[in-house]
This record gives sequence, C-alpha cells and structure tokens, in this order.
Amino acid sequence: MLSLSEENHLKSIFHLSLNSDSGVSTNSIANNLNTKASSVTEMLKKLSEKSLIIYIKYHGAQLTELGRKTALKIIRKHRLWEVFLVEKLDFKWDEVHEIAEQLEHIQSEKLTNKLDKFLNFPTHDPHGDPIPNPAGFIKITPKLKLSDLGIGETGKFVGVKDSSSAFLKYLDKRKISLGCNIKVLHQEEFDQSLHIGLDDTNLTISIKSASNLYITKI
Amino acid sequence: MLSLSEENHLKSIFHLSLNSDSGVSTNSIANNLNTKASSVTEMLKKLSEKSLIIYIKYHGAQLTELGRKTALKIIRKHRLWEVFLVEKLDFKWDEVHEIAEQLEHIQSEKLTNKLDKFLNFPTHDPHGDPIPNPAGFIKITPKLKLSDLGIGETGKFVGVKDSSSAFLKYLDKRKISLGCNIKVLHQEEFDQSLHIGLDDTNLTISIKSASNLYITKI
DNA sequence: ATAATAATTTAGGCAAGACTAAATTATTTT
DNA sequence: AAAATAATTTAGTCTTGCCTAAATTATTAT
Repeated sequence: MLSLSEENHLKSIFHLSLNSDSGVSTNSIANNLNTKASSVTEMLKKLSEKSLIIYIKYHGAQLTELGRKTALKIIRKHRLWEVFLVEKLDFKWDEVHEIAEQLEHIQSEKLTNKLDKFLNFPTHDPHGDPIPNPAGFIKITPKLKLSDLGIGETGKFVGVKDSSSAFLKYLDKRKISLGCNIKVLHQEEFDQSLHIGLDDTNLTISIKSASNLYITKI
Repeated sequence: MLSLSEENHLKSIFHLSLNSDSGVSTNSIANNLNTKASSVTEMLKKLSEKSLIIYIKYHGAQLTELGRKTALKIIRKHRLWEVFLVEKLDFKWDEVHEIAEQLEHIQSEKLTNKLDKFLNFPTHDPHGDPIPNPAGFIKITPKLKLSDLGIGETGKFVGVKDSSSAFLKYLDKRKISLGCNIKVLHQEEFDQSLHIGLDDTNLTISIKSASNLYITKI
C-alpha cells in the first residue's frame, strides 16, 4: 500500500510526462506538488525501490508500466468522484477538484467500481478528461474542442479548458451545460464566431469561447 | 485543522465515554485504536492543549464541549457515508464500516451537507445509530429493539445490534431489509417468539432475533 | 572548451506519530 | 496500612516526510 505522498508523486509524474517524452525533472515535480526538489529526490528513490518508476540520478523519472497503472487507478478515482460531485451533489465544476484530491486516496476497489456503476460508467469527467477503466487502461486522445468541429457536425459537451468562474457563469447564462449536444450550424467569415444549436435554441459564440469547450464527436 | 490521528482519538473518546461518566482511561483508548498507552498519553496532551479535552494525569480524558462537537461532526460524516454506501451503492451493512472510516476524514462542510441533502436527510445510519445535525447536535436515545415493542405497534427497521454475516444472511433470506416497517402481531407464550408482519407477508422470529433488530417507532 | 549558471543531490535537522522499556502513580489484596 | 499488582507516564528511539544549506553534476553562454 502506498502512502498519500507516494500516490501524489506518482500522479504528478504521470501528468507531467504527458508534456514531455523524456524523464520528468525533479524540479517540475517539486513545483507541481508545492514542495522542494530535495524532498522529491528522496521520494524518487523510494518509488524507484518499489519499481514504480525508473529513476536515473540527475535525469529525472519515468513511470514503469506498474507505476503507470497505479497512477491511472488513482486518476480513475479522482475523475469518478468528480463526476459524482457534479452530477449527483450539484457541485460546480470549479469546486470539485480540491475535494476529489482527497477522495482519490480512499482505498477500496469495490467502492470505486460500485461508484462507477452508480454513475452509469461515465467516460469523461466534468473537465472532459477520460476516465481510465478498472485495470488502469486509458485511451489518450487529444482533447477535441468545439472549434475543431466542421459545419454540420455535432459534439457532446464534456468539459472546459479554462475553468475560470467568469467563463462558467458565461456558460450558465447561455444554458450550455455539461453533457448537452451542440451542433455547429455556421461560421462567420469576419470573426470566425460560431452559430450553434443546442436543444431547440440557437446562439452565437466567439471562436475564443468555442476553443475553450471540450467535446466528444457524436 | 486536526490530523487524522487527532480525529481518531477524539472519536474514540466520544464512543468510550458513552459507557462511563468519569474520564476515559488511557488504556481503553489505546485498546480501541490498536495502539499503545504511551502513544495515547502524548496525544491526550496535545488534544488538551487544543482545548478539545480535559486531561488530568493518571485520570483519563473527558471531552470539552468543543471536543464533543468536533467528534460529532466526524461521526456525522461517518454515518452519512454509511447511508450512501448502503442505499446508493448497494453495499451490505457489514462492509461499510472500514470504508466509512476513511471517508469520515474528508474535509468539506459543503460536501457533507450536500451529501446529507442527496440522501434526503436521513436520521439514522444503517446500524440504527442517529446522525448528528450539521452543528454537531445529537439526540442520544437508547436504541429501541423490536423486542421492546408492544403488540400492535409498528417500527421502522433501522439497524442490527450484532451484525455477524450469519445474522445478515438470516435477514436477507426473510426479506427483512433496512427501512422496512415491521408490525408486531402476536407473541407466543411458551418461547416469546414474535409473529410479525412486513409488507404483505407474515412471519415468526425468535425473541433472540427480535432483540437484535433496532427499530424506530412509527 | 571553459566559465558561469542552473538543476539536482547529499548531508544534517526537525516535527509528528508511533514504539519499548523504565519509572512513577493508583488500585487492590492481604 | 503496607505490599503487590495494575495503570499510566516519561525517556529515549525510530520512521516518514518535509526542510535548508552545501556539494555536486548538467547545461548554457561566451
């Protein structure tokens, strides 16, 4: 069983390794976890001992297959709990992260899988990130934005890139809510703004907003 | 903010002080938490510093009003999560304690209150224990057993005293499930067994079983 | 290619929370 | 009431996870 700190380091390494194919640097982890490089070094040694990462002095860390699976199981829990908080308890997207950071460390595979079932096996969390399966498998696909859709295509709204409360309010006001289907009807020439249809209403949103909305094609 | 260990000690003191009106002994806490007396002593000093308990050397600990409220807020979370696990995720009663022990330490009043609402403000957990309100207020009432009811009275089944899996299976087989209403129809003279009615069926259960079922009068 | 700079590791400390063994205080027995 | 026993506290260690400061290695600039 891993400690809270070990789990957080693994998760951090996972996230940081998405943006770089070589090893994840000590400093970037320290920065990510709000801790110091020397503390990270010690933890890297420990995780290496446990075969969760490959650690080469002065050259950062890389997850082993075991480490990757382990990280993804934690991420799975995080994302499932986020869905729960938003869909069942009516939290706003920007409120759930901190709580999910705590809930992701609850140990019980049975709980996780029952939660998954209760939520109807969601594929994405409220921020549009995919939810790994029980074995820690995930299909990493670059996130699709509404602005990536062609005219006539429809996407399911699964998350936002920038989750500032200003933007969330913007969405609320326009009744654009998680899970709704958005069809791209037309694009203006002069400012690239998009005419979209959702449910029975049509509206126009700027290209900037459109590229802040994550969707999945349907 | 209290540490996990501090919270567990407080909770332990609360539970142990229900069975004794004087101070709770160091040894009993150590025994309850599977730790050693010397470790408990150190923690008692710390909790005393924080005005959560009154601690007199060699004479055990007593919760202050603040300590009591704090303990009850943790217990509130524990019991709400138990309800969630049983009612929403279909856990059996005997499976939830360990998981709730983890969930009770999640820090977010908002979460707790939203969970409370989601569960429809339950008054009792699956074991029949009352759930404190958000301020940490609880009405301590001696638990009522089915065997305490008079003929013709009806109770809502809220928990079991001995939650051995043998007994839980017994209940399952007879379709006696949490939350169902049980009416006492008749009591046999010779062995005090009870004829009870639930939903549209009638059945007979021994006095031993009846005194193992916690209920609330309705 | 070497000097300057940046990143990383090592060394040494600290606090929390646990432990064992020894010392002290309470309680029980005779 | 004193002796024996039990409970509790104190003293001293250990581990985990963090820190600062100094030393070492990598990288960048000239």
